[in-house]
Amino acid sequence: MSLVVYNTRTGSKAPLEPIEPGHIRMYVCGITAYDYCHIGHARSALVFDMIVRYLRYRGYQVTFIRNFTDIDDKIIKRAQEQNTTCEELSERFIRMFHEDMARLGVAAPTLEPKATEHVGEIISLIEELIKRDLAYQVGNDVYYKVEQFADYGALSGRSLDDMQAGARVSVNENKAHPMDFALWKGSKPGEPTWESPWGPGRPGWHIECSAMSKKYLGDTFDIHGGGKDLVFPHHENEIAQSEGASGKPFVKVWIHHGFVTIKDEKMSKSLGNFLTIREVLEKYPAEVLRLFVFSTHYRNPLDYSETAMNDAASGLERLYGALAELAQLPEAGKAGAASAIGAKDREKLISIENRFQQAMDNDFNTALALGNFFEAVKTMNKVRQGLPTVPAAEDLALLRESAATLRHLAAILGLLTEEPAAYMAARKNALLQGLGITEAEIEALIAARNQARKEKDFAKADAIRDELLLKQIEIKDSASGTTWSVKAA
RNA sequence: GGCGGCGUAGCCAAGUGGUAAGGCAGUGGUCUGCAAAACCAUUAUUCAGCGGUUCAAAUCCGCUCGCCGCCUCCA
Repeated sequence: MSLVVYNTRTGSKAPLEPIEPGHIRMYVCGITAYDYCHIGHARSALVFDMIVRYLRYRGYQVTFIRNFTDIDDKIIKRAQEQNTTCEELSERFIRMFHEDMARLGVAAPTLEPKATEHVGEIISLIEELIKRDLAYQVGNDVYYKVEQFADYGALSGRSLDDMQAGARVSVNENKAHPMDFALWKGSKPGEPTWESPWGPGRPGWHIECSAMSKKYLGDTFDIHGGGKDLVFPHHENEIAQSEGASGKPFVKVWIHHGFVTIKDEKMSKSLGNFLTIREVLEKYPAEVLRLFVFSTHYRNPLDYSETAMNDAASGLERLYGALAELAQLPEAGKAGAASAIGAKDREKLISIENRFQQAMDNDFNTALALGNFFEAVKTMNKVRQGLPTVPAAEDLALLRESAATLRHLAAILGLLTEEPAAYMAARKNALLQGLGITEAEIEALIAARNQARKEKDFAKADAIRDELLLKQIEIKDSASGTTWSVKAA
């Protein structure tokens, strides 16, 4: 059974075959560091984090490069607005990005190169393109000669003619062809500047990724990823640059994820409908965001809403809740006792890992994998409930193994990484904030209610329960005592 | 205008030729003093609409409608 991945370039799925057996080399376009990251960036980070973890779980060595764009028009503009330098601004937001990633539990890439630290490589690459007649200098700028590259448009499935038909292509008189794009931009006064054969200037946007991927992964590597909006022009231009300069294929598989939308519209700064990662994490634990992100296939749009996040929170609690219950099972069972687990349930528990792999092998189908998790938990709950007072040792062992397997696999999605009891407690405390009642007050009311119950004063007991419910506190009586939880919003 | 994607229950969502996963919500039951949680059962004769291919279609083809994205910075 092999891992099958959808490739934007071919528009179809194919088995992943690394260039070097057992080793995947992957490059993902990171952020332009000029502002706080929004949940679209979070989706990108989370999706590729999941992909890297799954590839490693499948036994591949993974070299994962994710760059920072730290010089660009937006950075220059924002730095001027804030009366600071581009360097200070980009470094500040790279720091913020790292904070966000840490809170999301996103593992660090192998390397996180910055454009400004690779200007030498960029200049060499541009020189090579000029030598090959794929680029030309105009004043202090250098442009890529799009018509000279036969495959231009192959990734995004468009022809130069189609694109020229669009009215939105602005005409720059300096360019030989309207679609030619800048490799090097001569700098204006006050802008960050590097010396080059074409005079003082700075790199164009696309060239940095060609230069850095070449340096760290070689002329040809396995996977290149990013958001769908990067297909054109960014990745199209990268192909033109890299293949133009090396004469070799650039990337084997292109992976692009869908957008995060709000009310079915793409989040964007111009619409003002974006949410930052830190805003969302103020309201929800990181794992809730992860569950939300992975509940849809990575290539589909993902519509953010409070309802969706609350659903995800409920779902996550269901998973943690089941694990917390399992953890309370007695240590030792009766050795050699007959099993109380039916054949079908047993099969479900034993096949957890298998089904997970099957789902994930099909183009990282996390939505299906999560569905399997819920089914597994359903079975575990059912089996647990059906256990006799003194369960068979064998059954306890199977349940514990299943729970351990579930957590092991969920960790690939960055889920169920906390101690179940601790998660439930922390979530409870977080929800308790701002409800106007303390844990001690709740405990006192429960004690009073239990006293009333003992005295068969059910009217009073119910009154107390209603009072608690009014404050969003739900109580749960069981043989071992009364527990409580905060009702989800 | 060019290119691409999507439309599955109240909501979210998987399913790419073999007879509709899963989550959230709902209903009935077990349990409970009553509840809650959990479990059991149940909830789409049907996959935007129409037509076609096929023994067989949500899945393939054509057309129609609706929504979205890219073509300009963008995850």
